[in-house]
Parts: sequence; structure tokens; C-alpha cells
Amino acid sequence: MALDKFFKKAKEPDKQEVQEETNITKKIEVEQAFAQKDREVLTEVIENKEPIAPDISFEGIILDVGYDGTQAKAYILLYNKATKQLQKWYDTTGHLPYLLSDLSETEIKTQYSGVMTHNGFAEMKSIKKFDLLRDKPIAMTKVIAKDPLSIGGRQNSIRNLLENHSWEDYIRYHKCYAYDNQIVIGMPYQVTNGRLNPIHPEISEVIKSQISHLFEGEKEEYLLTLEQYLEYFFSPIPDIRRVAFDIEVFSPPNKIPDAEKAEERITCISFAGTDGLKKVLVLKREDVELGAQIPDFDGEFKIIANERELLLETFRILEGYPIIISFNGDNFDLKYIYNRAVKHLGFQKDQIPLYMTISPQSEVGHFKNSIHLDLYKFFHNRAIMVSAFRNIYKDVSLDTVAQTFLDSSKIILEKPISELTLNELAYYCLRDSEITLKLTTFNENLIMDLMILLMRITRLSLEDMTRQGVSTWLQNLFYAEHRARAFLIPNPDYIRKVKGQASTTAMIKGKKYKGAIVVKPQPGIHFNVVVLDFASLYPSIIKTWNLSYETVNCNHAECQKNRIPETPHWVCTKKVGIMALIIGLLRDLRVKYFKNMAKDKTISNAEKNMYNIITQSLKIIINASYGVFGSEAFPLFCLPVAEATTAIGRYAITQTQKKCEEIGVEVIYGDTDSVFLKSPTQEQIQELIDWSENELQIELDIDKVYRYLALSERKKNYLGVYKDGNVDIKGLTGKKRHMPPFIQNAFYEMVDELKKVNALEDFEDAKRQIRNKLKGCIKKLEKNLYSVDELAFQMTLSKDLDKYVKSIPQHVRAAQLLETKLHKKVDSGDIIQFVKTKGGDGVLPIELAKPSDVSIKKYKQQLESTFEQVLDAIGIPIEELYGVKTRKLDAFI
DNA sequence: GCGGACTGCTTACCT
DNA sequence: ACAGGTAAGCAGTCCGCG
Repeated sequence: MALDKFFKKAKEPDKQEVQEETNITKKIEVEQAFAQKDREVLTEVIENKEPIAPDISFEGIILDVGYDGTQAKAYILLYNKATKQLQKWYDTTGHLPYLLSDLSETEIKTQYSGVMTHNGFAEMKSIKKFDLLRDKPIAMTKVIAKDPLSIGGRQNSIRNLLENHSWEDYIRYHKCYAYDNQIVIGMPYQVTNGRLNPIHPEISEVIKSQISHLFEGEKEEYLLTLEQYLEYFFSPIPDIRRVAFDIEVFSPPNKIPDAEKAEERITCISFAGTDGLKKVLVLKREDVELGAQIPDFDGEFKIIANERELLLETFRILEGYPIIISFNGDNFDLKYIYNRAVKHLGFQKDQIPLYMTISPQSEVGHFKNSIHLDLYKFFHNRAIMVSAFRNIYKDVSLDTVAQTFLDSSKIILEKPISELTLNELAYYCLRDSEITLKLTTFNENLIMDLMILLMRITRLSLEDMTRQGVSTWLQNLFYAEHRARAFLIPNPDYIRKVKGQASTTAMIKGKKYKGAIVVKPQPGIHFNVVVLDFASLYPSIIKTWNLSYETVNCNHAECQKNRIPETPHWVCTKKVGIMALIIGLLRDLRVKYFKNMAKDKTISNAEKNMYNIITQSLKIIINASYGVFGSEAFPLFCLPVAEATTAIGRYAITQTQKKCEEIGVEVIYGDTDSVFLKSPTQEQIQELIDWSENELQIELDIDKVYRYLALSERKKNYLGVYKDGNVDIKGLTGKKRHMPPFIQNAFYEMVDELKKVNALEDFEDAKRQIRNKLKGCIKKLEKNLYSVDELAFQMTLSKDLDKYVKSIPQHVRAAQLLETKLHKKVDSGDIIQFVKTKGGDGVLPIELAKPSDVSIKKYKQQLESTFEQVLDAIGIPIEELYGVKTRKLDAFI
């Protein structure tokens, strides 16, 4: 262990007595969580047999773990930096699939004799596990099978025979293998004499001492886990050789290619590789001109006589690349190539380097000898969109994502793809491959490095991590941590049975428990507003209050006095919760170390980049951690944990409000984890920050400072102007994506006027300017001078058209017209553009609308309500606005 | 048969 | 398939109105 020395001192913690502490605002002290004897159980689970495989020797980072049915062995795919190839290593330990039973060997033999006579049965072993829910060791029988399907997946699998005496049987074998051998995907390993060994990173003395200083006083279990996670962040990440590709398919106008049937020809395939490859294969078509060469085109251009050759050449090019990247290849390119080859071009399945697997929805394509990275899937992940990139891309098309990250603008096609010359088609197609590749290479491989870090933290393969949501990420992370400690992995029913349901009632009908508090805003203009917020509130609560599925409502009578405010729940002070430990650790690493390091001015740009990516990866995991506890999709979900978290959050913000009142600071607004303070003094701010640290054990920071803030009576709605003149707009209608552009523009022009305001007296001028702007807008509207595009609302269709049965909203009506009148196919996820009209259905899709169709009255109303949100806050007298309803605006102007 | 009060649905946003 | 809370607009329903 490379870090043994580093933590030598820390590993001998003072034995602290559990404090008899009833004050709920005090940090919950816990006894050292996992005694050494608990850990020893582990060695019985992980047994390394003698290596049976011979002399291969190399180094690489692990990208995938799988199971090979033909060899009946687990395998690992490593990227070998030296050869730039993927290498497969087959298990040499003789590890076999198994499940656990709470029955003894004898009980199984006598009561479930079918297990012993099962074809796939290998052997049984008595082992010990630790049951966190009951807080005690339990004797279990490990039932080992010769192959995964004998454990589960068939009608007569062993788990079916054992009925409800079977545990951990639902874990896919390759994952079970990775957990047992504590394999961390994304980390460097060495294969020597057939054995697989981790390569531990070198961590400099400076860093070691910085970190050990920061984490002084933490418990042994915490430090051991810290040691493990630090390796994830300090192990080097190689630049992996990879290629992006994209296909174009002939499609008659208004027809979307069907990847299932693959009826039309593949006309073009392009490639862009990290080795500099830029190549386009174009199908020769008698009816299509070659056209003039495109000056910008700098790839290799090759015309291929027939489709069969085109695919063969494609397979030759792709072969040998460790990673093949696509944008939406899962849903389209791979499927299309496979089906085209098999159904129309007479390929045998073994002549294609692809295979299909059946997922619940449809068939998914895989490369046989490479890893397929579908960037669409990754960028589509909500945690990635929201936490990592703060919603900076609004939809997940290649063009939008590329525009956001690469500044590359879309090639606007002047004619349909079906009418492009071969040269034009090649240019267009290659560009897509190039930007797809570039999405993984820009900023020194930022995205690729982020992915590798996420793989290490979640222990998921590249293919899994990029395709699964955060509930799977955290599931895998926690399952691995359970196995590493020989904790029994509880199934959802077991947790529910022991812990029960939620006890609070949500504000929103249909939700499972109560969430956060939003403080009622004080309407008006407020100068010098300071916003304080709790640094990652929920993760902090989870750590400080030791929240985990086993610690909330634990089975110790002594713990029942540690009440969680506003709930009937209590929390354990005897053991560290596994989730509190891991989430707390990741949070601390981010806040106490990496975030500061990223700001360090003395380090190189490359280091800074790396620290930033680490901070990002941690943020994604931490932000998602609370949410999964409340979601049935997460197998360790536990509603008492989720509602305890929000209850403590409510407690924290209300206590803060009280404290503010006590010291004479006015709280004019607040949401979940923030308080907006009206011109507080430096001393008052400092007092609050110190108070929070001492009383709540949660860091309270200055988040932002406004020159002034405009509040209406609406929650989650405000406009603030920072000291530097930049504006911060939240929730206002004018900002919303679905609003017609002419309203958005008018709104931002108003905002520009408000930016200029420095003091109360400046408002008069701003008001005048705004009035003029508004007048102009109305005139233009009345004269029908806005184009249909400027007037269009753009609403997302969140489900397929036929799924709207309870009511038919306007955008759905517009979409229906698109289908019936224009025979245009619309799908879930499409954005429908429509205008509001005088007659008919009251709505028309822009494809069918003329400016004269629109209802001026409705647009005036819309403009009015959009402006009203800001105007009533900046002191337009209430009478002016609340005269006769339809004349609100006239009164103002 | 029409409009107001109401509830529920849908979308977009905030934390 | 990570959570709950809020705003806004419209759809649909019920009720009262001679």
C-alpha cells in the first residue's frame, strides 16, 4: 500500500467515547464504525486460487469487465498504453458465480435438495456476512454455480428453487466478479504471470501532508476509505486512441430512416481518429453528381462502387480501435449497419464486427472487439446536463452540444440531404465525425477524463457509465462498498420492511414526502442584498447527521433519543452509516481540498485542469446522492432517509431565519438552502457564518451580493443586479424557453434598462425607457409586423401524441394539425412551434400560420403578464396595474 | 347555453 | 426513471342562472 506511511499516524485514532448528547443541533459523534473483526469476514468471500493461466504480462487501464459464456470465465478489457490496443484478460482465479442463502448447508440439503442436483450446482460454503439493518453478523451459505444462468435468469435457476431464502442473486455476474476482486474500472492495472494487480499512484509528500492535515481527527474507517479514493484521483489517465464515425443514409423527403428495417442504402460513412485519421467513404450512385470539390474539405475522399464493399472497408478501418465513438449510434448507426448488412447485403453474422443484444426496449448494437461510446447517451444524462454543465446546452443534438463546447457553428444545408452532390455529402458527413471526436478531445480531453473519473468512482465500465443514470451509478458504488466490507447487500423489500414508509406529507399531491421550504418574498426593490447559502446542504446533512439506510431508525434503544426534527425518526450514534461515510468523504474531498486546489495560482494549467475535472466529477456524484434515496429506481432507497434529509434542511433554514431575527437582519427571501439578507453589516454576516458552523455544523457561505434585488410576491421569481452590473434572473416568464422570441427580446431590452439603475432615483428614467419600448412593441404587434417565427411559442412534446388522453394542451393540438394536415411525423421530445390564433382551435403550427391569423389580444395579454412580473416589483403603483384587467398595460403606458 | 369558480394537467423553472 | 416546490396557462367540469 503506497499510502500506508502517509496514514500511519492517522490510523491510531483516539478512542473517543460516545457523547451523551441530546441536543439535536450538536454534531453526532459516532464510535469507530467497523471493527477489524468485521473486516476479516471479507477474506472468506474473496478467495484467490492459484493462477491457472500463463505468461502474459502488460499494463493498462481497465475499461470493461464482462463474462464470456463460451469460456465460462469473467474477462477484463484493458487499454494498453504502450501498444494502444485493447487487451483481454481472462480470469485466472477460478472465480465462480454464486448466491447467498440465509439457510444452513444442512437446511438446503434437506429442504431444498433440488439445489444439489441442479445441473449447474458446483458447491456450498458456510460464510459470515454482516447485516447492517439488524446490526449483527449473520451466518450464510454461499451456493456456488458453474455458470451465471444457473444462479438466475432461467425458470429453474437455483434462486428460484430457494424462493425467499436467496440473497444477492440478482447481481449480474461480471459485477459480482468486479466487486469481489475489488476491481476499479478506469484504474491502471498490471498483468504479470497471469495475475491482475493494481498499480498504485505516486502521491507527492506535499500533497500527502496537506491532505492528512485537512482530515485530522477523522475516524479510522473514514481515513482508510479516503486512502482508497485518493488513488482514483491521483492515478494518471492515458490518452486513449479512438475513432469517431458517422453514417448517412439515403432518405426520400419526409421519411425518417428506419434502423430496424434498414431499407435504404447507406450512402456515406466518415471517420475521424485521434491518430489523425480523416476519411470518408462515399457510395457511388449513378443518379448523383460528384460535384465540385469543397475547398474546406481536408480529409481523404474515397468513392466505393457498392454498399457491400463500403461496409467491408468500414469494418477494416474500425478494426483495432479500442474505442469507437458515435453520436446516437445506439439508436441508429450501429443498428442500421447491422440490419443493412444482414437483411439486405447478404452478410453472415460472423462477417460483421457487431452483435445485437435485446434490451427491454429494443435491440442494441455492440462492437465485438471495441468499446462503443455513444456520446448522445452521455450528454443526455440529466446529472451530466444539470450538475456538470449547468444546463448550458438546451437540447441534445450534435449541433447544439458542439456549438456549446466547441464554438463550431452548424453547417446550414441549402438543400435536402438527398440532393447533395457526393462532395458535399462527404464534407457534411466528415464534419459530424470530426466534431463528435472533438467533443472528447477539446480542453486536453476534458470530457474523456471526466468519464474515466466517473468510471472510477462508480466502478462502472465506460459502456455502462455512459448509458446508465445516477441511480445505477450510486447503486454500483454502494454495492461495491458493501462487498468490500462483507456487508450483506439488502434487497429493497428488506429495507422497506425494517425501515417503513415516509411519515411526512408533501405539499404537492402525489409526492412521497415533504421537501424544502421557500421563504415568502418581501415584494419591492431592495438595495445591498447579500445571499448566504449552505455549501451543498443535503450532502452535508447526510454526513453530519450520519444518515444512511441502516442508521436512520436503527435498532439500538439508546439511539432513539437522537431525534430528527419534525419527524418520528431517530439516528444512530453507535456506527458510522455507510452512505454518510462515502458521501461525506466525497463532499469533504471536493470542498476542503480539490475545489481549493483548482483555484491555486501556483500550479500549472494542466494541473489546474485536472483539479477542475476532479471537482466536477465529485460534484455530479454528490449532487445526485440525496435524490436517489427518495427514488424507487435506486435499490437502496429509503424514504425515512430522504425525508430526514429534507426535514433537517427545513430545520436549518428556519433556525437561520430565527437567528437573523435575533441579530436584527431582515430576511427578504430564501429557498431551500439560502437566505437573502437586506443590507446586513459585515459583522452580522460573520456572526451568522460562525453561528452556523457551531450550531448546525454546516458551512454557510456568501453566495452573491446584489446592488439591488427586485422581488414580487412570487416565489422562485426574481431579478437581481450584481455590483458589477450583471443581471441574475430567476424564474421570470420572459426568460422561459417556450416564450415567443419577440417577447423574450422585449423582456431582455427591459432588463438592459434595469442594468443601468444604480440608485432609487435612476428608476424614473428606466421606467420611461421601458414604457417606450413596450409601446413600440404593441404598435408593431397591432400592425402585424412580427413574423410568424417571432410570434411562435415553442413547447416540448413530452410524450407521444396518442398518450395525451386527460387533456389536449395547445402544443399538442398544433402537433395534431401537423400530422393530419401536413403528414409530418412528430415524436416525444420534439419541440412544437405554434402561434395563438383568433379562430378555429385557437392555435396553429407555424408551418400553417400567417401573421394575419394571430390573435393580437392574446399576445398583448402575454406581453402584459410577462412585464408585470418585473413591473410590480420595481414600484409601478398597484392601481396602474390593477385597473380594468384588460387595460393593465394601457394604464401603464 | 354561457360564464365563473374550481380542479387537474402540462410545461418550465428553482434549489 | 435522482428529489420536492412553485408559477403559469389552459382544458375540462360543475353549478347557477328563470
